[in-house]
Amino acid sequence: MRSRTEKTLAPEREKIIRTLLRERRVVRVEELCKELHASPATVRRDLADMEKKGVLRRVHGGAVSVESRLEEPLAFDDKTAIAAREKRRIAKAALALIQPNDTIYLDGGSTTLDLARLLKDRTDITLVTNSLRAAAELSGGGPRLILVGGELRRQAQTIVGTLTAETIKTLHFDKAIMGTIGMTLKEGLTTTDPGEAFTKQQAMSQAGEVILLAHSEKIGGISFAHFGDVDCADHLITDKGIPEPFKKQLQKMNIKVTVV
Amino acid sequence: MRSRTEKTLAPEREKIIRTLLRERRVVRVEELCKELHASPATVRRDLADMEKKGVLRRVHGGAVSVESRLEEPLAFDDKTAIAAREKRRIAKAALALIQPNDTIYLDGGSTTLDLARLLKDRTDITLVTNSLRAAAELSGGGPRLILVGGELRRQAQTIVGTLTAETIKTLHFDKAIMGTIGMTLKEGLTTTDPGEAFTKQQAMSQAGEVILLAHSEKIGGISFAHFGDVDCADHLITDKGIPEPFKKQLQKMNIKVTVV
DNA sequence: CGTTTTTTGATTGCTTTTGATCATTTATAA
DNA sequence: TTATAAATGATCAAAAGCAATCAAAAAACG
Repeated sequence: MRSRTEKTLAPEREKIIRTLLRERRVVRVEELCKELHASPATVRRDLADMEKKGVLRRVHGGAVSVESRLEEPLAFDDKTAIAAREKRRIAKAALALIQPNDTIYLDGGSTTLDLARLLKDRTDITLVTNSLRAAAELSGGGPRLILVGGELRRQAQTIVGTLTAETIKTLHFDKAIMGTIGMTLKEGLTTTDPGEAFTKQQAMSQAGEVILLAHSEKIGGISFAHFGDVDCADHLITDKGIPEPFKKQLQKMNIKVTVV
Repeated sequence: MRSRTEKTLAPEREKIIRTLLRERRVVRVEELCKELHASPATVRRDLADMEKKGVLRRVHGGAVSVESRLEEPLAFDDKTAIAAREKRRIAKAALALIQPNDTIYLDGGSTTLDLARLLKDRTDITLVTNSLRAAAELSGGGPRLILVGGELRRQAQTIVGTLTAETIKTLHFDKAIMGTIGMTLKEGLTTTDPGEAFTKQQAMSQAGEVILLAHSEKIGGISFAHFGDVDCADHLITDKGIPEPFKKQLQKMNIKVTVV
């Protein structure tokens, strides 16, 4: 018997490479060997095949995504790679809800950042955000962009605290698209930082509709600072990992649930 | 033998260089070595390649963005590099004026951006800014950072407009460090955008001391939107290009002039 | 079950990339 | 201006990556 790690078959390897490439735009051969439990030779063969198909461009040491025209602000933290596929699909579902001339509040967080990336072409909306990374993402072009004023929380690269109220209170949003760290029926919506929580509350109170984007891992989790009950949200977009009873409960509370 | 630092692939390096160049307009080889975990030789090779492609222009010590005519009308020749150096020196002089526990307003602009870079170690101050680039520069660490809220003006990557007043009016600054596009005795201080002018006025009105950083090229120039008379400034820092009569005039008006 | 085909991983020699050295050029300061 | 320091380009050796080949292992097939 071989080691516990299953051998990865060719089509599956290709899928993984595609995913990694979409996430990072650049992959190293060495990296892929570990990820795929395959030898460098196999990885190179795979890359060569995929290059023939036009999926990627090989470079010394690895490969880059062929649609590398997209620009990323900086190669900073990339722990956001976890569950990236689902997050992206959640973001895409949220994108479908945005209508022309909407004024949208976009919260900080990795899922909402994915959404920001999808908004680069939407010049027909106004986007208000407290996320420095979202702003950087859209600094080159895209929606009319309004930043919330306040103190930078470096850990999350968001603008938070009491000062944010000064900006937010003068605005109204058609939709507020929020992220969360924890979500339970009993404890409601929670996040790591009180300043963050305050700003979230402000934003939600000014919104006609609150759309919550949450990877299913967040369900059942509780963090430090409470920023609202689950029924603050009008619409939850999550992935298939959501427990059925939880989904039923939300629907009973008149919260729309979209599973992607 | 290299240790823990991740290897950076060639296309990654190029992308990072492009990004940095877009943010700063000028990059030093030394700087890039650190950023890319590469040797000077490699960095020079990369720069040479990119120069061939026309992405940048190499100068002694590093490279300048080829599209640095954002605010510089005559930015094609060697003057760019020279001006960049002078701007850095102006920024350095301004740095010397900043004292522990100061609360500083930092205006947008290329010279002030140079100053932002010098502030990465100053954790002993509070910095308020409307410059997205300055914020990005300091997003990793440095002073307590407060961003002004308002609309993003993409051309200059600054936050401007009436909304900025909501944030600024609640704050007081020990020093406001301002840039300008034009500066004459008669027309005063002028900039390209009315929204920009409004925000500048707001910031200066809340400051105990107004320090103006201006490359000497700006002297004698007039732009579109007036944001104050020259005597709004308490202190001008500029380079040797300042005409002597102009300097005398300012001093007669009780404005301190520092020439670097 | 055995044979054939495909896929994989190891070995080898070759190419590209990288970083160190050093003489030369270029900037800065006195 | 000259002196001093810094940056550069050329060269070269080491390291990393690569393609080709081949044998072993898996999968497919009868």
